[in-house]
Amino acid sequence: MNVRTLCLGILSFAQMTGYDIRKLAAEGNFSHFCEANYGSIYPALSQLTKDGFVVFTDEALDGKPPRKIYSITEKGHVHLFETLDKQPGPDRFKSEFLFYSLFQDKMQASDFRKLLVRKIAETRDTLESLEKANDCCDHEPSHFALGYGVAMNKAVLDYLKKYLASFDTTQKQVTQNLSDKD
Amino acid sequence: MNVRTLCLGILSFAQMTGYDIRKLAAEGNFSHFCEANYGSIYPALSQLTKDGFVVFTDEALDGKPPRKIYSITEKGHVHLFETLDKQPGPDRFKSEFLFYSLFQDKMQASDFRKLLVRKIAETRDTLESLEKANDCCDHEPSHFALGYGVAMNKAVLDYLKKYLASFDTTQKQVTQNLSDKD
DNA sequence: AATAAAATATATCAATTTGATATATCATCT
DNA sequence: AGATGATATATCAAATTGATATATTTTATT
Repeated sequence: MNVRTLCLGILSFAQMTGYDIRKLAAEGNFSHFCEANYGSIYPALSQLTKDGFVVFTDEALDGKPPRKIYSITEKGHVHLFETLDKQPGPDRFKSEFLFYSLFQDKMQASDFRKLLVRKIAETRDTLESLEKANDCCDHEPSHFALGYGVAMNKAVLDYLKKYLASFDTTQKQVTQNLSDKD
Repeated sequence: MNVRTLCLGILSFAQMTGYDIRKLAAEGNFSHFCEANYGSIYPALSQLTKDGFVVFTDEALDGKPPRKIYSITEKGHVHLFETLDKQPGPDRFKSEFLFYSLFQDKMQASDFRKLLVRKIAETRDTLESLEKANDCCDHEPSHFALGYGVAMNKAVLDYLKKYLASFDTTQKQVTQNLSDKD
């Protein structure tokens, strides 16, 4: 699925600017499942306009800065649902943190611990934001997606907390063993 | 983190060909945290060679097809650990399936159900492959990463199974209500 | 034994996407 | 009045994806 489909899908819920789409796709409730930047969103909107899948009203009144509010057309709707008829591709998960973790035995224990603690905080924040979004949102299908994220992040948080605890226990033992040798 | 670092990291565990790296990064135990294609791996290996971070032995004996076995150099090791000293970027999760799910009320119920069932099977497969890898693998840090994937996929599988059950209950009620009207 | 299919292996390339930056206005705080 | 941050569009080099081409070796099928 490409950014064009992403934009078309988001615009099927409400008309908005490219800036708004980016906010949803990079910071908002959508951001935990799909991402996109200005560099792909604006070209995508241009292409969608060319194809007649979206139209925009150019709100450049009184010398105000241009502000293009995009909305999906009937043709766009048809195209969107044609796309959604195809099989969705597999989930993609990329974690630089997990890659780093492969080298934990080659790092200082305290450095890896910092990574763990930071990741726990990060996961907690994500979880909180997803739960908040889930409470506020009254769009039924969004609940499913948000709940998916909540379930995933809860599991991860739990896993990380347990690992941190066992990590600290091990470190204590290492320190103990070292002092035993003295 | 870019594909160069990914390759360097993988090569720090064992020498191998670009083909092997791609297998690890797209199909193997690494694939659930990072991905890469030939199109990025081969250029990355060229650059790493130019930089002196890896070397390769060109095994093209007896008119056999060329086979470049890459290994990391001391300089490469130093560079890798300099890179790992920086903060890891955030996890990235992209799910076309979840995007599709936002439109579940605009699909035929049976179509969305198919998506759910397929996703459950897919998750089960991933989980199985991660658990198998975890059993076979005796590299301690890999256990952490694999366990992370297992925890995540277990939570997702559980969530999907529950949702499917409630979905079927709801559908039954809808059918019931429809026949009540007759 | 012959042949078909699948795996191994390198390589390239157009299309897409990222990540960063430039520009300018508007809103809010000090 | 000035500073900071949010709103908003746009562009571009660099990185990555996804697909394809090529050729050999291994495995499975008939």
